[in-house]
Amino acid sequence: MRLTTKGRFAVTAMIDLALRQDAGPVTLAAISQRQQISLSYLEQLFGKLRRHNLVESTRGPGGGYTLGRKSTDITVADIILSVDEPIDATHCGGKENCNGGDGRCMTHDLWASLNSKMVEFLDSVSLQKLVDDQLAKGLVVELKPSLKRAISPMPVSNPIRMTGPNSVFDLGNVFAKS
Amino acid sequence: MRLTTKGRFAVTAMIDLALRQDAGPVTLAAISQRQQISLSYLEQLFGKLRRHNLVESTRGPGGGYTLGRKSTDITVADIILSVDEPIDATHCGGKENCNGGDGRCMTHDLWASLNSKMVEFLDSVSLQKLVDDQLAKGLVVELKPSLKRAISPMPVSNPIRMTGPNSVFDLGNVFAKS
DNA sequence: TATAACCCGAGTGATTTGATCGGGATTGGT
DNA sequence: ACCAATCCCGATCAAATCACTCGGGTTATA
Repeated sequence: MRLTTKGRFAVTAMIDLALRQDAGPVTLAAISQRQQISLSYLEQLFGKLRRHNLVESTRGPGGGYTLGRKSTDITVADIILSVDEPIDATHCGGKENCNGGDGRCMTHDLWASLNSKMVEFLDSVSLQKLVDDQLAKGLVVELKPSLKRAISPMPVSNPIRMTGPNSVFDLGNVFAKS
Repeated sequence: MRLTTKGRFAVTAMIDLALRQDAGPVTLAAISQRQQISLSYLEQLFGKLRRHNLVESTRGPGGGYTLGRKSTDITVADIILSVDEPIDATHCGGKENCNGGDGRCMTHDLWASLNSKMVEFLDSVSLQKLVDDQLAKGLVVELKPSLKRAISPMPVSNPIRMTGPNSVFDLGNVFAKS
C-alpha cells in the first residue's frame, strides 16, 4: 500500500462529498473550489472511485456524485486502495527466485504482513468517523442549492462565475525550487 | 507521512541487520546481496538512518553497521520517518488562503489527525516484533554467505561459528548483478 | 438546441525512485 | 608503509510517478 498525497486528495474529496450529498449530487466543480483540487485531477480520482463503487455518478445538469454506499460502510482503506492501485511492491514480484537459493526472500512475507496490518488499521476508520470529526471541530456545511434534482427545486439567481473552464487561480509556482 | 517502497527497503534492511548484528557489524554489501537492494541505494538509506541514530557505523575492514539502540526500542515509524523525510503534504502549507470562498480548508486538521493515528500505529510495531515474526516463519539466519547452489557446498553443520566479524571468505561474485 | 455535468485519454513539467559512478576517509591486517 | 575493506559523499541519470492540463466526447435537463 502506498500512502501519498494522491490518497489524501481522495479522502479529502470524499469527506467533502459525504458532508454535502444530502442536498443532492455534488459536482466536482464545487469540490474543486472548496478543496482547491484541480477539476481534471478530481475527475481522474472519481473515475477510479466510481469503478470501485465507492461513488455513483449522475450525468447531465444537476448531476454530480453521491456516495455509493453509506458513509459508515466506506473506510479510508477503501478510498486509498481505489486511487492508489496496488503495485506489486514486493520488488520480487510473484517470483520465487528473488534470492537465488539460500535464505528466502523475506521481503515478501514481511511486507505482506505489515501491509495487512496497515490496511486493517485504515479499514477501521470509516468515512463517517472522519465526517464526525470535522463536524465536531465546528465545521459548518453550507448547502448551496444550485440546480437541485433530488431535493426541493429552488431558483438560483447569482451563480458564481469562474474565470475560465477550470480555473484554479493560476497557482503558478512562483518559487523556482527549493 | 508517506509510505512508499523506499520505506519498505529501509524496513527490510533494518530487519536483515537486526537478525545478524549479533555476530558483529553487518556490511551493506551483505545486505545488498541478501535483500537484492543496490549497494549505493543502501548507502543513501543508511546515511539517513545513521543521522537519525537508528544505526551506528564502524569503518574499516570488519566494519559495518549495528543497531543504534535495542531493537525493541526501534519502531517502524522511526525507520520510515528517517528515510521518508516528512514533506509538508497538507497542500495548503501554512497558508490560510486555502478556502475558496465558502468552505474552509479542512485538509489540514483532517490529515493531521489521520496522520497522527498512522504514526501512532506504526510506532506500536517494534523492529524486534518484525524480527520475531520472521523467525516464527521459519527463517533461518545464516551468518555466512552461501549464495550459490551447486558449487563447493561447504559442509557446515554448525552455521553459527564465527567469533569474529562477518568474514567474507570467498563470496563468489558469480552473482554480480543482472 | 443549449447547457451542465460526467467521461476519457493523451500529454506535460516537476519530483521521486532506484541506480551508477567516481571519488574520498577511516581502519585492520600484513 | 602499504593494501584492501568498508563507510561516506556528491553528482548524475533513466524511469516512474505525481499533479495537472487539454481537448475533446457523452448524457441528460430544460
